[in-house]
Amino acid sequence: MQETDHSNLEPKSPETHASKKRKMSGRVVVAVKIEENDKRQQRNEGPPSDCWSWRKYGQKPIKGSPYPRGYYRCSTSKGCSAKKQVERCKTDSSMLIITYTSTHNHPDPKKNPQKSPDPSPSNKQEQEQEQENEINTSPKEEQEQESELVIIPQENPVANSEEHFQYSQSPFNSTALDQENDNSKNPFEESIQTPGVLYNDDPKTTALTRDEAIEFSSLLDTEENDFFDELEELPTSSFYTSFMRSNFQEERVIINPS
DNA sequence: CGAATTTGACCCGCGC
DNA sequence: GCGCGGGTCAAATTCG
Repeated sequence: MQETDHSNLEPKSPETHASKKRKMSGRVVVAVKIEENDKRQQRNEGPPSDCWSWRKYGQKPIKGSPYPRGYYRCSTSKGCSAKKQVERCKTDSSMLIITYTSTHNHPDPKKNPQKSPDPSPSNKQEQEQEQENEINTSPKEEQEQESELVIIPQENPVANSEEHFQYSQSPFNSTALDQENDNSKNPFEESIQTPGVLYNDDPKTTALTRDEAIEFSSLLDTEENDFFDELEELPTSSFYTSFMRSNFQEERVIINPS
């Protein structure tokens, strides 16, 4: 009986449902490769612990995907409306697709630890310090990007993308590359979160078009290509670019469709 | 005891 | 107009 009269209640905020219902303007899709050995990711799909704390508020099975999608909300700050959806690529269970929505209205906890960047959640998500490279949240990068694209090749600095990549300090080693090239065989015990692909639909940000992106992806892996097919819309603002970088300074690919 | 997670129900937008 | 799919809320449950 609680939501029986949602239309009546509709409390909370003016943008409770209808407003954002399929209208989410800014969205960023990131693909993160996880190790199959990484049980925490495999079992709970524990999203890569960004610097923020996320509280799960829902989960739903997705049509066409054997894996459910988890809905998380930023719990770092009470009033933060940042959200993210985590699901697994249907074609590649080792690939995690994270979709970020809304924005954080509070500073990066890494810089301003309000609560705890890494509050070791429950035993289920005992994500230790998988990506604690809290270094590169360089402010300079955040402010000077606007039309820059960050591409973190999964297999290796491919080519055309030049050095714009923020290899910050991504542990890009042969191991990681190897997996990307041959993820079918998969790796071993390394819990390296290999890069993923980030789509960024910022008309301003010029770089690769989605077409190219796909092409790019096919270079990486055929399967990924398939999964790319699903990620087509990524309306995003340049802010996200910086946002993403702050969060995933590790490795991911930002591609922008035309 | 408190906080976080889990699970089911409900609502809305979109497609047919 | 109806049905499907996706997204969010809220109560219950579990864990620390």
